[in-house]
Formats: sequence, C-alpha cells, structure tokens
Amino acid sequence: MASTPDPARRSERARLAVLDAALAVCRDNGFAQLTIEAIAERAGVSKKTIYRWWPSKGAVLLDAVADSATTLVTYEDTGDLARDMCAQLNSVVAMLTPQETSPLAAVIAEAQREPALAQALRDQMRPRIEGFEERLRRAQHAGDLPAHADLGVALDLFYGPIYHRLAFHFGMPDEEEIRSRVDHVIAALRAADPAR
Amino acid sequence: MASTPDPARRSERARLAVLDAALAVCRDNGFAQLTIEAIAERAGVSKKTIYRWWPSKGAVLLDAVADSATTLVTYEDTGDLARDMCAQLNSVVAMLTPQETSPLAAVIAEAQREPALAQALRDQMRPRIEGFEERLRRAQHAGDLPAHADLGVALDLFYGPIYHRLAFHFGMPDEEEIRSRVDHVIAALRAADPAR
Amino acid sequence: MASTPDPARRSERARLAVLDAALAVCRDNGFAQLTIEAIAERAGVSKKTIYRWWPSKGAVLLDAVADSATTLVTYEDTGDLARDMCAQLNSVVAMLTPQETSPLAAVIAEAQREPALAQALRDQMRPRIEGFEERLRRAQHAGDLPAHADLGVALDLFYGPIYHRLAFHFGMPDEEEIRSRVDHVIAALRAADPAR
Amino acid sequence: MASTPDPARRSERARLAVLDAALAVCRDNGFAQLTIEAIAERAGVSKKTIYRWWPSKGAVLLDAVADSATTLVTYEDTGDLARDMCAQLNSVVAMLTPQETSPLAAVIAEAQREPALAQALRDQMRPRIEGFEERLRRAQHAGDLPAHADLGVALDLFYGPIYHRLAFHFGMPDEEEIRSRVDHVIAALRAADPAR
DNA sequence: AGCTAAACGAGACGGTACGTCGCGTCTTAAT
DNA sequence: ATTAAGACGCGACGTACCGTCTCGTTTAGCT
Repeated sequence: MASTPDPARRSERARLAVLDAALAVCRDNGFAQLTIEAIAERAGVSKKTIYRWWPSKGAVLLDAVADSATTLVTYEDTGDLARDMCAQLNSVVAMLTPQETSPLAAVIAEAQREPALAQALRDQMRPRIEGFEERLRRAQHAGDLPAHADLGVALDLFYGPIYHRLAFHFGMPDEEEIRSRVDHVIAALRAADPAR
Repeated sequence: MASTPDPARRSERARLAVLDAALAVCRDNGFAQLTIEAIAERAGVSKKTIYRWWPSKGAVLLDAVADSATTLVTYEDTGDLARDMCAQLNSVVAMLTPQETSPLAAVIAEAQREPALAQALRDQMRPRIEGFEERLRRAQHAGDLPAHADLGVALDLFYGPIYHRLAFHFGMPDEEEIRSRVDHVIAALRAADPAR
Repeated sequence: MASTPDPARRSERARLAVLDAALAVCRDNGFAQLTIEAIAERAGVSKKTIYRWWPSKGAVLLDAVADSATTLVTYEDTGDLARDMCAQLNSVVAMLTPQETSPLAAVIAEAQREPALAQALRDQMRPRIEGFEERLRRAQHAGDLPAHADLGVALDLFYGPIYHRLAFHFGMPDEEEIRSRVDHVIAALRAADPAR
Repeated sequence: MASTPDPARRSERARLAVLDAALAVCRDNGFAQLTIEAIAERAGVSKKTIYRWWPSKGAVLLDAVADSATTLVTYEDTGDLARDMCAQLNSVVAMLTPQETSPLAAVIAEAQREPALAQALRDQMRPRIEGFEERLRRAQHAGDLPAHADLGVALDLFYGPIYHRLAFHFGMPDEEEIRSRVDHVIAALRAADPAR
C-alpha cells in the first residue's frame, strides 16, 4: 500500500512556493482567479505536485493561511478583557480586509462548497477556540465575568458580528464598531442570569 | 438597439421552471452540482433562456430564494420582543438547514465569489433589515428597549451567531441556543450605557 | 438516447479547419508534435469540438488524409498495366514522402497503437483495393495477365515493397525502383503455375 | 565529465529484468500500456536505471527483441531456396503474431515516432539483410537464381507482403500464403531480364 | 384569424480549468 | 558509483461548465 506519498521526500522548496503563490494570487488577482493552474504557474511548480500533497485548492489556501496566522492562536492577557478581545477581533478583521482578496475569506467561502475543507477549517480553528475559552476562564477567575457565563454564547456573540458582515458584504466593522460590540457582549455576559 | 429582451414576451412557464429547478437541484444534488447546465436540463429550458433573464447562476438562486421566503420580510409583533426575535431567527435557521443543500446558504456562498451578486443580495436584504429596525423601534416605544439602543449593534448581535456558525460549519443553533443568545443580546441592549 | 451529437448541427467551418490544421501541423511540426491541443489551437477550435466529432487524433488524421487523397481510389487504365501500376505506386510514395511528416505515414503509425483506427483505416482502404482488383481483372480480360493470376498475391507484391521500406525507414523507392519491382511482379504473375 | 556511465559497473540483474519486463508488459498489456513506468515497476527497477542505460523505451524494446531473436540472423541453407525462405518468413510472421502484443511490431511502430530508434532498428537489421543476401548469392552460385538477380528487389518482394499486411492490419499471411508469395518471387527473379 | 417578430428548446461552439498520466530529470538512502 | 524509490517540472490528455451563438419551432401581440 502506497496511496499517500512519503512525506520525508517532500520538497520544502515546492511546499513553500505553493503556499506563497496561493496567498499572492489571492491578494493580487482575487478569489475568482485563484485556480490550481495559476498557483502552480506562479509557484513554478507542476500541478501534479500540488495534487500530490493537497486534496484541493481550498486545502492549499487553508495551509497558507494557517502558516501566516499562527499568532492568532494565543490570546493576550493584559488584564483588560475588553481590550484583549478588541485586539483579537481587530486582528481577525485585518485578515479579512479587503474581503475580495482576503485569503482567509477565500478559505471560508471555499469551505461552503467543500465539506471536507469545512472539516479541516474547523479542526484548524479548535486551538484558537481553546485559547479564547482559556482567556475567558481567566476573566472569570479574575472576576471580570461571572462564573456562570456561557462560553458558547460568548464565542458566538464576540465573533458573530464579523461573520454576519462577511456573509452579506456589509463591510468589516471598524475599531469603534468592534469596541461597542465587545462592550455590549461583556455587558450581556455579566447581566445574564442562569437561573432564568 | 435591443440588448435587453422584452419582458412582456417573457414565458412565465420558463421562469417558474428555472426557479423551481434551481431549488430542486440545490436540495437534491448540493451546491457543488448546482450548475447552469444542470438547472437548464432539470427545468427543460435552454441555457440561452436562463442567460437571457439572469446574469449568473447566483442571480437565479437569489430570485428563487426570494420567491420562497417572502414571509421573512415582515416581523411579527406579539408584544414579546424576545419571542418575536426567536421566531424570526429560527425561521432563518430553518432556511439554512441542512447547510449543505440550503439554497440560501448557496446564495451566500456564491456571493463570496461574485461581488455583483453580493450587491444584489444586500439590496434584497434591505427591506428585511428595515422590518427588523422597525420592530426594534416599536420595542423602544414600548419600553422593552432603551431609546438609545444601537440598532446596528442589535443587528450584528442578533444575527451574528447564525452566520458565525454558518461560516465554520459549526452546525446551526437549535431553538434553545437561539433563545439564550437572544436573551443575552436583549440584556446587552438594555444594559448598554451610551454615555460611556 | 443522445450519445452521438446531431450531425445536422455540425459546423462545416470547424470541420474543415480541423482537417486542415491536422495536415498542417503534421507537415510543419512532424508526427511527434501532432497533438489534439496543437490541432485545436491551429484550427482556432476548442478541444471539445474535436472530441465531439472524432474519437481520437488518429481518426482526425485519417479523415484529413482521406479528404486529400480521393484521387487514389480510381485506377487509371491506359492499357499499359505496368505503367498504370507505376503511376499508382508513385502516387502512394509521394503521399508517404517525406516519411517523417507524411500524414498518411502518421495514420499508419497511429493505427499500430489504436486497433479502432486500424479498423477504420482498413475500411477506408477497401474501395481502393476494389479499384485495384478491378484494374487487374481488366488486365486479365485484355490478356495482360493470366486468368488464374492470384489478386491477393498481386496486392501484396505490388504494395509490399513500399510498406517494407516504410516499416524500417529504408527510404521510399524512387521511380526506377518502383518500375523494376512492378516489372518483376507482373513477370511473376505471368509465370505462376496454379497447377503446382 | 561523466555523462556516460561506466559499463563495468552495470548490474546484469537489472539489465535482464528490464528486458524481460519490457517483453512481458508488451505481451500482457499490449503496446498502449507499454510505458517506461510500467516496465520499471514490473522489473522492480527504478526509472533512473532504465534512463541510464537506454535512450528511450523503444531502445529497450529493441534490445529485448534482439536478445530474443538471435536465431533470425542466420539463414538456413537446406539447398531448397523456397523452403528456406518460407522458414525464415514464417519465423518473422510468428514474431509478429499476434500483432497487437508483438514486441517486434511494437518496435517497428515506435520507430515511426522516433527517428533515432528507426536508425537503431535499421542498424540491427543489417546483419540479417547480409545473411539474406548471402543466402541468395549461394542460390545464384547453385543456379537456383540467375546471376543477374537484383537482391534489392528480392528483399523488397520477399519481405514486402508481411509489412504490407502489418501496416494495414490485414492479418499475417499463413504458411500457404507465404509459400505462394515466395514461389511468385522466385519465379519473378528467374524470369527477369536485366537487358530489358 | 393571420402575420410577424420575439422568445423558446436544443445544443454546437471557443474557451478555461479541471484532475490524471507519462515523460525524462533529480535527489536521497542503502547497498 | 550504481541501485530502488519516488518527487519533481513539464506538457498533453480527455472532461466539465462557462457564456455565446446559431438553428428551427412555438407562441404571443398586433393587424
């Protein structure tokens, strides 16, 4: 059995060239022009090499985005929850701006077509969500949030505005808008009564 | 010059067949199989006819979705804001379930590729948003929400969770989850202090 | 059932452009460069159009050769069998010269790889062989050949030298060589004793 | 400079495995499946090894065929020219049967695409042709053929029928057909008058 | 009611990208 | 240094849809 190639023989040069090219094509030519052939040509790599190591162009892009966004996994803790959340959300917004040429936006869009990519994207999100929850738990211990605050609700409400805007191309929220939404969400989490 | 066809001569039969076929293909075969050719074949219509009346397959789908979701424009007013919002959001969730074959989800996904479709989608959303804002203003007059509540924040926070889930295929929220998020948002809107 | 396209809708322009391009590419670039893509590009035609109407590149070439060699079907009858056979064989030799860029040689070579093409080639040869046999029968009636002369042997011996040379790239026979072989064959047919 | 490898270091095991595999793949899977990769896999040899020692897959096949047909170089001399020629031709026919999987037929077909292989094939044929001519010269000395018989004509006419059949897939001649053609050719060579 | 111009079905067309195959070159590790 | 293994850049393969374009054939609106 030899269905999957031997990773030991993999060319690091080709791998990096492909990931770079994927980001470059997306940034320069937009999502629509982002084809396997364009990536291959820009990377100076054969299509075969791409297909050997990635199942789809979405997977290439996901890898590329993941490589270029490792910082997002860790959540700062300045002691000011609102400030930390704003920093994090503004980083995400920056990655999604401009929406038409954002590799991350492209991955998300592609995931709507490819269930397999959606799965991979979700897997890749998991550590970030854990970082998020950890930060929130620290806030709970610090007394910034009540102990009973629902972290699932928090995740949806903190991140929801960004993806609501993304879905309908309403334009990404600016820093002020982020701030007001963060404040609302923190207020909600503090006000919520689990005994309702 | 006769670049645009005469709408008076338009075949209603063909129009309905196309819209039905678009929904049917999306539901039966999923987003990936949703091509103009598949719609044309299923509708028993020539591709030319589709291209004569719609600029793209996304536009067909948007029309089809709009036709099948006219009820969403108007917001109920039972006097209970939380209940009304839950009803509305549950309707949206129902339209997006299952995500893989939801025509609305497909339109949103397609809009990520086609800026023109994104524009059309936004235009088509406007009356719904106005309905939403109207309902919220009634809530303000009824004293359910403070007069200074930010309707933009409200829109993002009420709808955000759905599209956050959609983007990453986290699974649509169930009724209970909707309820808890709606409650949080209403609490946030009540708690927020504009003088901050 | 609609596996084969409707010939009534076929574009004559495209058909001729393809056949011309096939011959041109073969003549200009040689057999090795003769690809479907090269033909399509030269013809200003999409690959799909070629695949719609021909099963393989060999079939295209066979059609092109057949169109350009209709004259070979009919055998002259000047009353001089040797002269007529030489004329015919020299025509064939001309079609096979130079061997490296001869479309007919290419068809024959391709037929070695594609049994289906070999069949088509044989079918397309049949009327020529009938013309050959008819000419020989006239020679028999004219007393130029004995009545018992074996036409199968005649076919093999008249044409054999050309294809022997072709197979091993010995160089096509010139007119003098053709003449001597024709004379030998006629002598053989006259000398043969069926009662052996 | 070390462009050519050192033959002394050549692995005889690999060499034989490659030649065997070439014949085996040709016989088992036919000409179309006969690729360098298939040979390498079947031989348990790396592609690099093949490319180190042979310029092309045709060359491999030619070597393989030559190794397996050394007997054809020498012409028997039983004193009966017709019988000896029939024996020789029947041997060739046997090598070309069945045509679709005959390695020799494959070499000839391949030589139509690769001029370099055609040259090598011709070179490899030379000793056989010399054997042929020698046999014919003995026939001349024995009085079986006239002294002025044209050996070039003889070569074309004796071998021509086989390659005529091969080119058009008419089916190889059986022993009886070989016999009748040989008899005709001998008759022609005896009848020909060089003073014509 | 008949005429005529459009919209219609069908589907061929020139393209672009797809995902695959085999080529001939190359790199690596193990004899 | 040659070998087995196999990744690599390359280019052609045959396919799928795209959006455009004829074709006859309805069919709707005007005479």
